Amino acid sequence: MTLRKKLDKIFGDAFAAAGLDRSFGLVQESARPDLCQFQCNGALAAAKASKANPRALAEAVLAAVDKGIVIRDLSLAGPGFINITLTDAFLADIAATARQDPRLGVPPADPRLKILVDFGGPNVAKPMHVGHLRSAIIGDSLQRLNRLLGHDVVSDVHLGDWGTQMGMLIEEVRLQDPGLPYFDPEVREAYPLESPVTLQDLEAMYPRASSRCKADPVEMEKARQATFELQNGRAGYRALWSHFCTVSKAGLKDDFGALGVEFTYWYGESDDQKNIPGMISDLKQREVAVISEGATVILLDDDGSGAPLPPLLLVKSDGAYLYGTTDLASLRRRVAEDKADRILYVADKRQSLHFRQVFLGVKKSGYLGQAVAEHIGFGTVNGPDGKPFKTRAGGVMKLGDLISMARTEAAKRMAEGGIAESLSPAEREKVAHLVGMAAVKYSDLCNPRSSDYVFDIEKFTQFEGRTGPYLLYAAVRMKSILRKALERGFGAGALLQPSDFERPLFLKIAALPDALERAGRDSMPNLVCDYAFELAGAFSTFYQNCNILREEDPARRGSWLALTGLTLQALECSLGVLGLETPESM
RNA sequence: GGUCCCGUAGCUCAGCUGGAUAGAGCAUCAGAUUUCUAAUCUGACGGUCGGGCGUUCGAGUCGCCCCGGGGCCA
Repeated sequence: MTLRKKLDKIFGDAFAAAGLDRSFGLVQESARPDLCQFQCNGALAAAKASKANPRALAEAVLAAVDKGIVIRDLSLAGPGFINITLTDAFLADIAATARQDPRLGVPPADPRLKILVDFGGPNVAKPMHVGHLRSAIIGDSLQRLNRLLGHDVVSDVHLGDWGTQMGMLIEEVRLQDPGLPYFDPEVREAYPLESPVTLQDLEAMYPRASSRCKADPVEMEKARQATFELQNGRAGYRALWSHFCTVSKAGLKDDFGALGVEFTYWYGESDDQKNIPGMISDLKQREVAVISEGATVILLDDDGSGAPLPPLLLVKSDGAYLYGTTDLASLRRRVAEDKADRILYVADKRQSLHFRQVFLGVKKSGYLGQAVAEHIGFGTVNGPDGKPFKTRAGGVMKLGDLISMARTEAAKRMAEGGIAESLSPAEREKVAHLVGMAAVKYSDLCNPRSSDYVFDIEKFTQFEGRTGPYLLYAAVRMKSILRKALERGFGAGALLQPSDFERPLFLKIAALPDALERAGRDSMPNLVCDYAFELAGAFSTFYQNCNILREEDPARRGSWLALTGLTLQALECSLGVLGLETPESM
């Protein structure tokens, strides 16, 4: 049981003993650390509900609390706050238990769920830009977090590989080289194994094709026709499309690899197409889907929550499927075949209406069963002007450029400070990469995900204060101490009860399981960012005030080394959830 | 037109079921290093929480109206 749950139970019991609902016994971290460590405001809420005197209720609760070995001080303050301070013996006991536990006190998930994370992936043929950063980094953090909590997690990049842009590209290739066999209806097989286009070609072709189609309705119609034929199985187009996908995936794997992001599946929209016709006829047969103005739709106006939603369009009057159709089919497959209990769609919050429609539609279809689908929406990445981010030259900043920029800044900082000079150039480069990635990921994750986001390269390459590099630095100092202790033959010993400088650190270590559980429940990696920063800060204060290696009392030194080792584990655990890797030195 | 989100310190942002003195980081200023990595630590300065009315013992948080910015749908 986590610390907070333990306290909730103690106070829930006390409220129950005082004749009140035990749900009032929720305990939170103190807003006044100068007065106490935790507080319970339940007496105020209970008083409101029953129109009683809050102080009198709090008195009754106080009298009923079983302090045991857990609570040192209990007091009534203000209008009815209950202030709580734990015994040092109990804090030391929690830390000692965590030290013996590879999971650091994080209870295994119960029930253990099958969780599927959909990254709402990038489109084939388009390079990843800073806008794709969030889905990659947030989604990766969620898959790491849920795995750590003990769930069975799989992830799917879910590429955009089936839209009109594919037809545009086919036509673009035809313009450049109409003699290729892909366009010859007589040729049915044995297409070249080598792709006619490289990644660089694709990246240049896409904007060209897109603006051509936008400018000219005739060109757009050609692209639509090509898309239609592709989707209906024209062999030459399928072969060409397959090259586009292969070439794109190789590029995407480089970018995701640099970010340290991995997926279980590299599926795309195309993978669910074959199941759509069967799904449509099933929905029609059960009258979940109806014909409206020539289109097949699911009506959503009966959810009773205020304004009716527009219907979920499944098949347009011209026979074309839509995004929602594909999403419905993949949801159905994920529940039926993957046995997913919880499906997380990590996608820009501007798509929230779309997902509400899809989720209501799938609910009406009955495909979801007991499973839960959630849209993990995140804020838009804008430039300083509040509009979608552009480089100074007006172009889109590629993700790869951002990563190398952060790495260069880190290397520069290391050179200026004469840091890590003893390392080989290759090792220095590795460290610079880790530091740069830490800066980028932490600044992306540290705000609540639904907040909008102003992209600022200065902020992304900042190394002081509340940043990824600060956290790595704290970890590196711990590692350095532990290494030196080993050299001098100093070992870690039993944890003694905390002194004033250590107590905040003990409290933070005890708070790890609650922080991770809440972050997982609400899919909020920023809570893990908060936790890691507070933990590192508590260690820094301890470090500044207690010189571990110069401590002469072996028992105290051993305890401090144990505390340092445990803090390092808790820090690396939370940094691991954020996708940050700590170097040995920096 | 319908609907949703945002407005908090000079800047970038937190603020969990309404609770005590609204918190961080950056910037500015003042300190700390013969000592475990100063990418650090300690402290100070800095806020009519966009405005108004209301509910409440208590409102940044809830309700209504207005101002300003943005998203989505039509």
